[in-house]
Amino acid sequence: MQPSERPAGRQRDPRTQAAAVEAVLDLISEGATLSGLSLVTIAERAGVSRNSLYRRWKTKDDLYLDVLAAINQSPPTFDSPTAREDLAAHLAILIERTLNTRASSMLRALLAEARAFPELHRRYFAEIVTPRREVMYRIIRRGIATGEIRPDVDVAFVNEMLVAPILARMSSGATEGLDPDKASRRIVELLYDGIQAAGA
Amino acid sequence: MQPSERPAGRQRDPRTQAAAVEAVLDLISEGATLSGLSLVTIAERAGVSRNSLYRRWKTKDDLYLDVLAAINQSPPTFDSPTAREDLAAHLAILIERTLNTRASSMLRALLAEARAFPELHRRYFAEIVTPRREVMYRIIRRGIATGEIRPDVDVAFVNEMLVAPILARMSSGATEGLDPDKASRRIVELLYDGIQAAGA
DNA sequence: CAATATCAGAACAGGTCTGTTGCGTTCCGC
DNA sequence: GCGGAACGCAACAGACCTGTTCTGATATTG
Repeated sequence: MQPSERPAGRQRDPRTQAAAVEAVLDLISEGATLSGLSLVTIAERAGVSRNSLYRRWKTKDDLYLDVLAAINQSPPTFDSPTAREDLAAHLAILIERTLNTRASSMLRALLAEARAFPELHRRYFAEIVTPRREVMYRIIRRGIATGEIRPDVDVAFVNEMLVAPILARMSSGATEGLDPDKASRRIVELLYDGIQAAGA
Repeated sequence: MQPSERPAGRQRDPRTQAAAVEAVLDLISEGATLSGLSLVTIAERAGVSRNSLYRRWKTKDDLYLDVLAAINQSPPTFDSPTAREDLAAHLAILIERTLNTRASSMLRALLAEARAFPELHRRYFAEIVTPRREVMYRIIRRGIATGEIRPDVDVAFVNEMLVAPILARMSSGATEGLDPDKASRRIVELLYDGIQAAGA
């Protein structure tokens, strides 16, 4: 008996997993909460028997972990000539993610219920926030090294200032009319140049 | 019979209203959601009979409206010599509000369930966001008029950049170790000066 | 074909929440 | 002191969710 051997019996329908994840994303983006969402509702929306869900996931948390994994994609790396362009490019990607209403709703729901879903919250930071943050840090440090960015700035703080306007929009749900390219360049520009008048 | 006349019968206990509002703030900050919170739980926490709650509020929404009103205070106005100081002072107040864990949790819960509580969401914007935003706009415009701030900046966007780092912290719940004075000055400073190196 | 694991659908007990009703008690104005 | 209203406490039916169990049908391996 090899471990790679297929077990006897009917195979699990591969569409069930995806259907359940889709159903959760739909329902959350329609205003449901993580704790308020019931397996009955998810099963109905997914067009799947409640039994199949219980067979796959012991608890709702387990299902949500798979939902979180589904909306996560590793950040691409660019190699623009300037840190300025690299920062804008990464912010544009973040904005695009924010425009994905379903993913945004899921993250918003997760942040609101962080205390009730500690493991989910932990994974969100470890697998989504931290990797992207590291990429941003690296770009900013490179900009400092090349003399493009002032050497006396706090890298983490600069990142926070760049990312915050997007996260704030995501949190409030006010993402309509946000153009990734335009908005990201606008943010980088203002933070590069500052708002102080030349004479002042 | 005058309209100002007290109705016959026992008066409502004035502590009940406050106790219910406090209970909601406690429970929400402990991880409950607006839709998930039950009147049974609220009544127990408030030390009040469930009956008294029903007598005062027809629905949970009505109760939440009173909770929202309780955490709202009108923004003070300053008259510092420079817009820079005024902006920092107002950001410091915003940060102080953010450090109020219970109010922050309530707003976070509200944003996450905006679709389920449209009236609550509408009032949040009308009574809390908009007034403060107007104050910020006025300060920025004044700074432009006095030649302190570049005249070509977008007032709304500058405000967004100033406020966003605080809102983002509030949304993520990462508010520990945030000093209102220091953090607010830091934000204003970085946005005033920009991050671009002098030679670049 | 036999064994096995999945599937959808239905049922069940046990729990919670809602909204309402009833009871006796306490407070307040007249 | 009397009526009226709010109080706490308890009960109720109706609805929902959970976790488990059963059915009969279907798919897959050996």
